[in-house]
Amino acid sequence: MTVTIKDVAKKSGVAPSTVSRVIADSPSISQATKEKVRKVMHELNYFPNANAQGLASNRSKTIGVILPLASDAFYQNPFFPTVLRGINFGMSKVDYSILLSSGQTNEQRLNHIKKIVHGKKVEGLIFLYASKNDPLLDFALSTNIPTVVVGTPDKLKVHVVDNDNETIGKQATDYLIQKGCQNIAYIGGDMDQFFIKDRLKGYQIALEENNRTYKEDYIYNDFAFLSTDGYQLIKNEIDLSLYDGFVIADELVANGIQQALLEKKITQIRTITFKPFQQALYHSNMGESYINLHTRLLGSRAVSILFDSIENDNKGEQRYIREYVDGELVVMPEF
Amino acid sequence: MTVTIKDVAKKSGVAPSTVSRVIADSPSISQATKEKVRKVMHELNYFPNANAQGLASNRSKTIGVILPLASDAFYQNPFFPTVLRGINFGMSKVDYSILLSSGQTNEQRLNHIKKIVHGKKVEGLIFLYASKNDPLLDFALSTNIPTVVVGTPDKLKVHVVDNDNETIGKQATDYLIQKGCQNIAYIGGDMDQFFIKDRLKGYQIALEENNRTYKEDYIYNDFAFLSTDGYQLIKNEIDLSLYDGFVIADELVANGIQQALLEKKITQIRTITFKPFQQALYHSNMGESYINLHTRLLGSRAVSILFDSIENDNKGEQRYIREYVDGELVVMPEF
DNA sequence: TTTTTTAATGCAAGCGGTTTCGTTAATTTC
DNA sequence: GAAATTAACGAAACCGCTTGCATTAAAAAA
Repeated sequence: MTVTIKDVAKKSGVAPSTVSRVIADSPSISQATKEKVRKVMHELNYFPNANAQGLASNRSKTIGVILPLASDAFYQNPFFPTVLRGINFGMSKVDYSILLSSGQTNEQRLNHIKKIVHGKKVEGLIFLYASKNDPLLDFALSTNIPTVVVGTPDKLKVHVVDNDNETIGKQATDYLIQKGCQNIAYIGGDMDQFFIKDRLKGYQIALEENNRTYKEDYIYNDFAFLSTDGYQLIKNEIDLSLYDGFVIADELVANGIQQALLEKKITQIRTITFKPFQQALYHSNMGESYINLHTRLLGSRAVSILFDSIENDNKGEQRYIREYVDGELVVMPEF
Repeated sequence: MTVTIKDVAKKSGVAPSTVSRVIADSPSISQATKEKVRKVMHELNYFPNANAQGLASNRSKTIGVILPLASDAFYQNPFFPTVLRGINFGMSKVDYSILLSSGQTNEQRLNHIKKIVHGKKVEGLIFLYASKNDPLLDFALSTNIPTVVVGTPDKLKVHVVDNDNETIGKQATDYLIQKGCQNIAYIGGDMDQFFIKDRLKGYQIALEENNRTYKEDYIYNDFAFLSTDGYQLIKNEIDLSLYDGFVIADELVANGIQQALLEKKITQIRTITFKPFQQALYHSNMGESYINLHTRLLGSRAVSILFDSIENDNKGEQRYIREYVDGELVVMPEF
C-alpha cells in the first residue's frame, strides 16, 4: 500500500541503499543518479518512514519541549507561546519536529519524559521553565541527553538561556528614577522563581547607585502571577499614598495593577514592567513604558544551543553555556 | 548499551515475543509471568524503543497539532495555549504524545505536515484554527488521516469542535439589551474568520428579536486581532457619542477598547466580550462582564473525538461529528 | 599497458520491536 | 482414559530504513 524505499529503488533501477543515500544527500552518490532517484521519489509521492529511519539511525529528528505543570498559574503567561514561536523559528532551518511534554500531574509528566527519552522519541530537550528541585530536570541530567533550559535552574551542569534579569531590573528601576520617582516599590511574586529574585537584585542595585535607601517593606511578594493578584493588591492591600513608582516583575500582574490604578483614577504613580516582545499584544501598550524581554530570541537561541549540543555529542569535555539576553527599554508616549 | 527487549527476555527466562505481549498487557499471558517480566523490566530500567514499536506496529502513539502560521496575528491569542491545555488534559488518559507542527512559511508548514503524516509520525491531526482554502487541511483530508478541527472550516467532511458562535453572539447582545443599552455596535475583525461572522449573526438575531433595527454602519470589521487595533479604533476612528454598548468579538481587541475607554474616562458605554475561560488572566477581569467560551473544553473534546476516530478507523461508513460547545455569561460586579 | 586510486553503487546485516502461526502442556469433555 | 479444547508461550518472519564492507568501473599514476 504505502510506497517504500524498495519501490523507489526498483523503479529507479538502483539499490535501496542508494536511495537511502540520496535521501541523506550523501556525497558518494553521483549527481545524475540523485536526480534520477529524486524524480522517482516525487512521482511515487514517496516519504521515508520516520520510525524506520529512527530505528536504523537511532535519531528521531525531534526535540522535546517540556512545559510546566498545566495547573500552574505560570502556564498562563504569554511568555510560553512566545518562546514557542522562537523555538519554531529557530527550528525552521533544521528539519526537526517538536514533541510537547504532557501530563496532568507531576508523576505523569515524569513518566512521559522518561518514556520519550528512553524510548528515543527525542534527541534533545528544552525546558520552558526553571523551578527548584525539579525531578524532570534531574532525570534529564541523569541521562546525559542534550538539554537546555530557558530560565535559570538550580543546577550548573546544563545549558541555560535566560534574560539578564538583574540588569533588566536595574534598567527598569533606573528609568523610574530618571523620571523623578522618589518612592519606588517592587512588585514581585513567587520568590521561588529565580527571575523574581534577580530582578529584585537589579532594583536594589539601582537604588544603591542612586543613593536611595532600600526598604524591605517596599517589596511585595506574596502572590502568584495573575492579573487579578495585581488588581487586588492595588484595590485592597497597598497604601498608595506611599509611592510614586512601581517596578512590576510580571506583565500579567502589571496589567491588573494598571487597570486598578486607572479605575481609581490614580495618575501620580508611574509603573514599569517587562513584556515578552515589542508591541506586547495582551495589553494596549499605549500607556506605560516597559522593558522588551526579547522572549522570542530566548527560544531561538535555546534551539541553536541545543543543536550544537546534539551535533557535538560527546566530543571533548562538556562545557555548559550560559547565555543571557538583554532587555530593551521601550518608552511610550505620555498621554 | 541500551537495554532491549531481548535483555529483558533473557533475564526473565522467556521469549522476546512474550515480553512484547506483557508490554501490551495481552490477555494470553499468565498473571505470573506478567509479574515476573515486569519486575525484570523495572530492574533493568527498560523502556521500549518507540521507533521500533512504531515501525513494527505501524502506530506512532502521537498526534499532530497544527498551529496557524506563526506570523499570523491570530497566533498571539490566549486562545491557543488554552486549547493546548485542553488537549493535554484530554490526552492524560491515553498515553499519547503531542507533535507540534512547525514552519515559518506556509510552504514549510505544508512540507512538514506531509512529512509527519506520510512518514507515520502521527496517527491523527488536530487543527487549532480554521481558515478559508487551507492547503494543510486539504492535504489532511486527501490522506484520510483522522482529523478534527477546532473551529469551523469551509469543509464538511471533517470532524469539528467549535463554540456555538451564533448563540454566543446572541447571548452577549441580549445581555447588553437587557441592561438597557439602546445603540449597540458590533466590533468584529477579519471577516474571513467564520466565528466573526457567526457571532455577528447572533448579534443580528438578538436585535431582531428585540425589535431593534440592524444598521450596517454599526458594524466595525476592518482590522486584525490586536489590542492596539481596538485601542486605535476608540481613540481615533469611532464616533463614541453614537453608542452605549459594544459587542466585541475578540478579547484582545476588547482589552484595547476597554483601556481606551478608561483613559478617555468614558463610562456610558457598556462592553461585553468573550474570553477563553472563567477568570480570564490576560485582563484583570474586574470591570466588564463577558462570555466564558470554555476553550479548554474545546481542546479536550477534540481529543476524544480524534481518538474515537483513530480507534474506529474505517469500520463502517464515515460519519462526521460537529460538536458545538456553549458559552456561559459571567456577570461581573459593577463598580 | 599495467597497477594503483578513486568514485559510485550493491549486498546484507542489523536496528528493536510486533505478530502470525505452531507447539506443548494442562484442562475439559465424553 | 482417550480425544478434544484451551491456555500459555516460543520461533521466526517482518516492519522500512541505514551503514559497513565488498565490488566494480573509471580515472590517475606508473
